[in-house]
Amino acid sequence: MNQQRPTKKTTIYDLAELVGTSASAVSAVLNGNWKKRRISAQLAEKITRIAEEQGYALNMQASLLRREKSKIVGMIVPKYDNRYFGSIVETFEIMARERGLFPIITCTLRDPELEVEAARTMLSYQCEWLISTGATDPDRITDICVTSGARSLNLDLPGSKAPSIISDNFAGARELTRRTLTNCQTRLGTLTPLLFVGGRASDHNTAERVRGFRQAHADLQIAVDESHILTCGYAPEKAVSALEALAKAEGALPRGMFVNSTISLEGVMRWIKVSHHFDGNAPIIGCFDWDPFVALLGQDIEMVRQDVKGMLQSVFSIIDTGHAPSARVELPPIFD
Amino acid sequence: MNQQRPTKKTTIYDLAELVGTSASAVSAVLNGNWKKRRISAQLAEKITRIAEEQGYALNMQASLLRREKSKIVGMIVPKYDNRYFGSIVETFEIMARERGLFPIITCTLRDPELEVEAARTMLSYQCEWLISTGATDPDRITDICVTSGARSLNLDLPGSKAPSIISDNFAGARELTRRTLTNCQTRLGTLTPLLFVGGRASDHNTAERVRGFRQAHADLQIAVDESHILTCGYAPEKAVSALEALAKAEGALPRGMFVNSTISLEGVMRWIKVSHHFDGNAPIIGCFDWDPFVALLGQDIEMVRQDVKGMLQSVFSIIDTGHAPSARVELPPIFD
DNA sequence: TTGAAAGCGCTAACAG
DNA sequence: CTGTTAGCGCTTTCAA
Repeated sequence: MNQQRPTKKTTIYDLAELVGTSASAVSAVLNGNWKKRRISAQLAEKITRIAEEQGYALNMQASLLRREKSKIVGMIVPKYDNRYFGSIVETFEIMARERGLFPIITCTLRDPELEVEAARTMLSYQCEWLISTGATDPDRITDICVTSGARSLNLDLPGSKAPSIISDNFAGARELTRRTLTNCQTRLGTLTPLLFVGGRASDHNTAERVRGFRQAHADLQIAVDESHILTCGYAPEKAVSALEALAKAEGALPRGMFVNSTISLEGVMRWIKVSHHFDGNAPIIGCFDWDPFVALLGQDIEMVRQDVKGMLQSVFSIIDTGHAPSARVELPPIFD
Repeated sequence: MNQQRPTKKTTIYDLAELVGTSASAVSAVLNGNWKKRRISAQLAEKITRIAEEQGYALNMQASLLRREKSKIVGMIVPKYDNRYFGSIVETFEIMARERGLFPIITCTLRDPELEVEAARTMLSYQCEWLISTGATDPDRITDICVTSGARSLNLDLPGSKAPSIISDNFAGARELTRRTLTNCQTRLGTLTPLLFVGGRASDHNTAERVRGFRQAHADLQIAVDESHILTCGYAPEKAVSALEALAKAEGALPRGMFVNSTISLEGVMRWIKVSHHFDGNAPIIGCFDWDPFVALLGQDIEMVRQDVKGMLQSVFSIIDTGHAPSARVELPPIFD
């Protein structure tokens, strides 16, 4: 258990002195710019060795202060409590590192104030790109970025002031609804409208999914019951209370459901379990999101997976080229 | 769509000129140190207003370079693909922000090389504390920290060179095993030894859990079958092949299982599904980890939850006080 | 009450 | 091939 107190850190000046050369030579060698400075291989080798021996670590603060580009890319994410955002973050980190960028990520708990505070903080750290994932107010973040000379991108939830890369929610929801309706027909023998649960009516994705949901019903000439569109928010508890209230008001609930995210699905499954409403005749569900345990353990649950890899490839192609597409990028989600 | 190119950033000198004062006054006011510098409320107000108007943003790199403390706390985490690490990261961020620290997190995919590279990068950014969560080689990271004058802490997986905060894996596994054995007896009417699946024999936690597993069997005077301890790694595919191989070698597998993490459980459930090995008589499982969908949808699956909140409270009490406990901190996991 | 000035550690001209 | 120098933007004495 060997925790020392701050030993004074080694700088390139210390190294220069030790080697008997100048700080600029050290800097050039350590940055790999020594071919263009035509430093002798011998000197370079010596510098590298001594740096190693001394456990030298670059002071990024100083380096960044002097440099023009920080290579820092920031990402804001609402939560880490589901596979979707988890894989976004993981993939983002991997892809950023692949191109020598330094990713910094922070979760903002769907709190608009925290979002802007986090954005400001990241900009203080000189991040060059800020990716807002599922942000409640992406345009506000873009505004902040613009005044700091940083570029911004919206992922998952679109904004109007920066390029947006999202899923094709309309087409995805339409297909998921179609499949779920078909599943209902197969299992129950009748073609009845579904219940829509979860998400915020005000957010773009939910609106689009509701639109796809309606379209799929219209495609089969089934009337949608307006009181059966429960855009009650994402949190599990919200879904629980919404279902509880609807059951109280209407009695028997539809056997078929469209659930908007695994977060909401958690609430739906919880309510199904505690309410015993469906005991003996389990509902048939389509979920706009994916989770391995639901796939493995769920009965009659169809899922769509958003194309995380594809979305991040779009993100990084914009970052790589600096050239943003003029239109919103919409990627088809994936059905197994 | 309004993405400007880098407008030159406003500095405190620009502000000073605009206000008609000095950079030091601006700095003091913007840092809230103006009472001790006895700057007039008027000047302070004017500076604040102009800064606002200009959309001034502190250059943290410059600030940090000059300052002695960075207030940056780093965390290394293996993956974001399960609820356990997700909640560790989320809680870490929240608690760090509560005390005015700046959290930076990175996932290292259980890759030892990436771990040390990530550690070095974080130290370059002058992070003062580095929390290694589930690191494959925590002592190596501590060594790196020591040479940079940073402090390190181990979370989840212990090391020998820095304070470690972990779950009481032995006691947790013993109790989980006891419960699972009891469940087996209740459901099947016989007291038979369990199969242990997942984790690495070389890692401390797995070793302790195996020890608890053995102890619980011993407590009930049941002999453990050595070929039934499959510490095959964490990845789902590893569990799949281990079960496949065992089934091929031995025929019928035990109905009762101890599964070491939800990651491995994913593989176990997958194999159960595709192999049809247990069709009609589902296994009785205890899982050292927690997931909401397993809790909701799983049949006969007992789970333990590690005390994430408690562990991070220990972490931050060390960071807050700077005073590390002499012994390893072990927190009891939580049974529902 | 306020300003001037030094310097954190590094990079990138510019001189040799 | 290599060293000297001038800052990057900020904080913090030290003087006034």
